[in-house]
Amino acid sequence: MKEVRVRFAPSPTGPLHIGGVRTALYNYLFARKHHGKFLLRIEDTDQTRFVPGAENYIIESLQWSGIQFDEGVHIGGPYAPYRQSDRKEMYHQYAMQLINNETAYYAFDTPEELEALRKDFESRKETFQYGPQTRMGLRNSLTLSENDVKTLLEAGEHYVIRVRIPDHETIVVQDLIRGLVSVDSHLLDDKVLYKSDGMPTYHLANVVDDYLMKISHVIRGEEWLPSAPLHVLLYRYFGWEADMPEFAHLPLLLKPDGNGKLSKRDGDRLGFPVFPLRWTDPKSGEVSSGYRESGYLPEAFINMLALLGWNPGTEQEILSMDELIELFSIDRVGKSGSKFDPEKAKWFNHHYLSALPDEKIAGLLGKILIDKGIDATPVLILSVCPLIKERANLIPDLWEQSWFFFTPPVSYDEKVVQKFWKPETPALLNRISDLLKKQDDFSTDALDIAIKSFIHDNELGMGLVMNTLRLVLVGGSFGPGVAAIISVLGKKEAQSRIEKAIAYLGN
RNA sequence: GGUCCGUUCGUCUAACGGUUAGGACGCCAGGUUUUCAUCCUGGUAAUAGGGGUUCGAUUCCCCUACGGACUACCA
Repeated sequence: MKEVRVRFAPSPTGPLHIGGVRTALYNYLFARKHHGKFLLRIEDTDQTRFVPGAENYIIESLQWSGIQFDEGVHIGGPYAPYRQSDRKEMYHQYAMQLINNETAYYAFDTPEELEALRKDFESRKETFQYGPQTRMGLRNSLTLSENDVKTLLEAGEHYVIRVRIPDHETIVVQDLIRGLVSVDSHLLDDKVLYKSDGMPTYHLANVVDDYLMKISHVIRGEEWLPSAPLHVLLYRYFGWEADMPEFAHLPLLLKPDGNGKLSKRDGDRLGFPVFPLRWTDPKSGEVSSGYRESGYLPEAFINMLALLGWNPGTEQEILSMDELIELFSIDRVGKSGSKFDPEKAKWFNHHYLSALPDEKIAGLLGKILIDKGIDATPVLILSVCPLIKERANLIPDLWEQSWFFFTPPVSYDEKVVQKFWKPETPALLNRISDLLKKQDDFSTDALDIAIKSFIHDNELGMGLVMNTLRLVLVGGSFGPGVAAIISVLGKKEAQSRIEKAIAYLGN
């Protein structure tokens, strides 16, 4: 196989959604698997759709995800520039090459004229197509005399360059995922290749750039499948068939409920992020949530995404980036769209969170504490981590599960109070406080033994004592084991909380 | 409307002519547990429909239905 070179080529028209991240991921995995190169090319040939910040967003998202590029708009490379607007000058000559070999032509029809034609056709329940059937009745270099064309061009008349689709020809696209896809050329239309603003359209730019950048495989979304025959035709018209990349059209990511492809709105509607990072729309100010800010680990995010449309063929589901690279294969990419499942995303995150070493968890929790303005010693933070990491799905859960280690409860759950707070409770708690006072070994195990033997010796109910203790320590019926809580809190704090509860709840 | 692509438990998917159609998430039940989780065990649940081909179809072919993408001087 020739050197593998693949690209991710987004358009900077807004935030990249998770479908785009998955496309980038599969390209990345493919490149690494085959020891090839992976590059980032920005396809910004539509100046009217430019959104400030979108390009940076794309770069930052992929960086966070752990998807790395070898070449690209942000790091340069031997085929720079990697932003199509910076390559503007070079497309014209390629368009001219097609004009010269008569596989493309100038068209002078105005957008208004074409719009009128479309309306007209529509009123007759037909669809207007600028193509073999209609092109001879329109204003272009096929119908105008050579002189007229020359005059128009010299007069600076607006024009576009359109590809000349053959009349009746079967065009075959070999797709790595779908096999042979063939289409009759008369169904294609004479797509614009070069716009009147001097920019190429996607069709021209992607073919020219893929050729110039020696792209070996085009791995992109299924929405491109219908125009793939046009791209194949362009390679032929340019005489680049021998260097044509192989194509793989990825199935779509579908919304979790109902049908249709996942859209920006679904996230807000169903309460999960569709974007890797939080995005604030520069125009409307509208904010869309991101995986990073919602508390997902990039490893979990990537693992989940990788399995949406691909699987290794084994029953292993937890896969690191290195394992994904090792196992990835285009043959195992499915053909049908995948509905995104937010529940499974959480499950992945829970798994990765629990597997993290305590030091890492401490780092995550430490950041939350700083944000909350809570001052806690590293030792305290670290000792809390093993107790809570298996109880958290998302990073913010770390706080939900541990706040009482850092700040005493200010209220007590009424239901629990009703159930366990009896007239004799203060006396009982005082005896436990005495017990703690005499206790030197404050390890969880020692405390557990001490409390349990106290319960046993006094013939008390396990549930009663433990739940009452829990209530006064954390304010309700939640949290890790009571002995573990006391161990982390320490003698002074535990006793103080007992006193406070007695004072607050009284008799 | 036209073209193209697709269709296995609710969801992600395995099985590339012969399996009691497997796994995971979710859900339900049981166990562990001082609470809530975690964890462990078990259960629930699928080949869209109809025709072929074949000794035998989830698997190959056709039709139907359903879904999706595309159909711009957008990508």
